[in-house]
Amino acid sequence: MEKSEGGESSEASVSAAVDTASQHVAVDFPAKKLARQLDFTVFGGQSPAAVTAVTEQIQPLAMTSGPQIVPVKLTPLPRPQLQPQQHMVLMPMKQTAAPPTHPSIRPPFHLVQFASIFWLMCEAIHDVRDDIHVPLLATLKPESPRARPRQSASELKDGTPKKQKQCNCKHSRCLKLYCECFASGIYCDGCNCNNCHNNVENEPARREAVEATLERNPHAFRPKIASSPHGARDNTEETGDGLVLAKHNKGCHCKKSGCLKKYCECFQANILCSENCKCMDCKNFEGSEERQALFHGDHANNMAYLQQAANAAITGAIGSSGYGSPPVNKKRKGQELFFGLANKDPVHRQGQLQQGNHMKSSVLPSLSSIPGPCVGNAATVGPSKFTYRSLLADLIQPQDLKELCSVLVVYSGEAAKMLADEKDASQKQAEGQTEASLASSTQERVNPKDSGTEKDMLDCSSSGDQGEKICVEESSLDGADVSKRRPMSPGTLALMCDESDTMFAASVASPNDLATLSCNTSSQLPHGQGMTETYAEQERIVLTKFRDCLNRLITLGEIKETKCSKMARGADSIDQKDMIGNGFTTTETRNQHDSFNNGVSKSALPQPRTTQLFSAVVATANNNALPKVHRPDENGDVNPKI
DNA sequence: GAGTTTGAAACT
DNA sequence: CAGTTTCAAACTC
Repeated sequence: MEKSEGGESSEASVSAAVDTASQHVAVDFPAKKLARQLDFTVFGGQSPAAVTAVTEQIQPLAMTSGPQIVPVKLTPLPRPQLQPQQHMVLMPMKQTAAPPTHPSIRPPFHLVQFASIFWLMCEAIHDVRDDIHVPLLATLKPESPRARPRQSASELKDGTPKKQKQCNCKHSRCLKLYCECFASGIYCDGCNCNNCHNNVENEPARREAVEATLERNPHAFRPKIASSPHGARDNTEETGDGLVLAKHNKGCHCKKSGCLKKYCECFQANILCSENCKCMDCKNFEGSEERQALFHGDHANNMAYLQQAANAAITGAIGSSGYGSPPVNKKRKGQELFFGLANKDPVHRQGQLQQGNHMKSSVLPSLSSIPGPCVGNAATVGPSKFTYRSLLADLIQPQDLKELCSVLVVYSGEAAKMLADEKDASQKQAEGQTEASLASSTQERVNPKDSGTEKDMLDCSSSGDQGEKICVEESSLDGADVSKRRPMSPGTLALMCDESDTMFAASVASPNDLATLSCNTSSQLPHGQGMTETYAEQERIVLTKFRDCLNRLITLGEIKETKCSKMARGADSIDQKDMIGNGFTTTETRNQHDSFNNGVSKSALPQPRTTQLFSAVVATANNNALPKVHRPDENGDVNPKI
């Protein structure tokens, strides 16, 4: 996706942008990204249908959804992550294994989808990960294989995944699992193989080979690295060593490599050996001195290794769960810290002792339940075991997304409130003195404290036809407090519906109120076109703010990209202060996150550029008022006046 | 780049 | 299922 063009109508551009994003989700983006970004189900049952369902769920927002609210709970995805492709070539029949969570319903815009799409868009901005394997796509569109088995370290010299690695098969005709291309479900393309049959011209033979392979092993094309049986994507979070907490489905059988060379599939995938492994003399366990020595060793070599690790992390041949191990120094601080060596050591010592039985099953389940990156131990100070990550990866944290959504909910609520007030005012004017009693009763619903602000907002409002705004018939809402509430769009209510915590309740309503709102959503719906206008306005606002955030994100990403490029060129001359000023450093990134999380209190302080990503939105939300400043944004677009 | 090592896949 | 062979990637020189 590209930056939106300046000067566009904000409403149109936002709608178009989101619409486009949705389309990308469904069509344009490589399937690999879909699988990775929009996987809301647990391991073992991904289906294209599920992705489609998600895509469909997005549409209502872009198109101003109708008034249907279905409080669907999907597994929250704090940070959309790489998920192994479950099935591939010639296995479409098995892809239907996992039906959508709620196949018969089409819930409106959902917070989780919002966050996921947000991430999708963030990554699409830079198109940074085009090398996640996509066997499914290769199956569906064999003429355009896009998946990537893995990349060599040399292909990652600049830290950016490059094109597909070529296999060098000589005797397998590229029709055996020996061939990485074949194993990844893609055609050979530009490979150095001999007598290759893994191509369109030999599709019959290829198909036959696939069938034969599946006959031998129905799971042959499944990724070798998987989340835990629990299906929690948490399991792919990294440990303090930047190690991904996934495990090899079959386990390795290494004998001589100590599982510390890339011969070892676990090591190559940047994961620890698990109870599935039958390796000998395994040193690939948490706390292993050899392993740590490897990570803490010579830095120059380390970088090469780290890039190999990145390579492994995104390798399609092995699986994709390895993705997403950030540098340790970028560990999120508020999360988890569950994994310490204290917990792990015994387990891995056991692994060291041996093989075939290490890491008993009691361990991984616990790992899988850990929601987030884990800090290892003091020893984790060093191991900057980088895997490939988006330049934007640390700019936005899961919590940010959550808060952003919350803020947008607040915006939406405020918009509805404002519109209702508008209606109040116009009604009052129209009905005149004879209708005074009715008008006053309506006005009583408005918090006097807010009147001034709302008046200002009205003055700034760009929604022209105020006369058509209608007053909300709050009588449809139950409960004593309901009378003070303003309508929220289906999308907003859906957001709130899924937001079980009370994170933003203080700004909008009490938890109970939220529940009431949610439960009465349907009863709000038949209020006529005035309500539709309100919904439209709410969604316009939400989308506009979301677009603003994305625009900032684009800018930040470009800045980081520029800096990274300079560094990659050995530009030691990069001005450290400049980097800091642009939020390039880890510290600043961290600060940004803190600032965002802490809301207005910090956003009011001088901030590095990155901290401004969402701060305006957050600050406004915390003030429980909509922004009044009407100014062009960074790319020339005009922000809504609200 | 050639040769060796390694472990997964394939085969028996 | 275990042992052996084949294979290609990883590694070494």
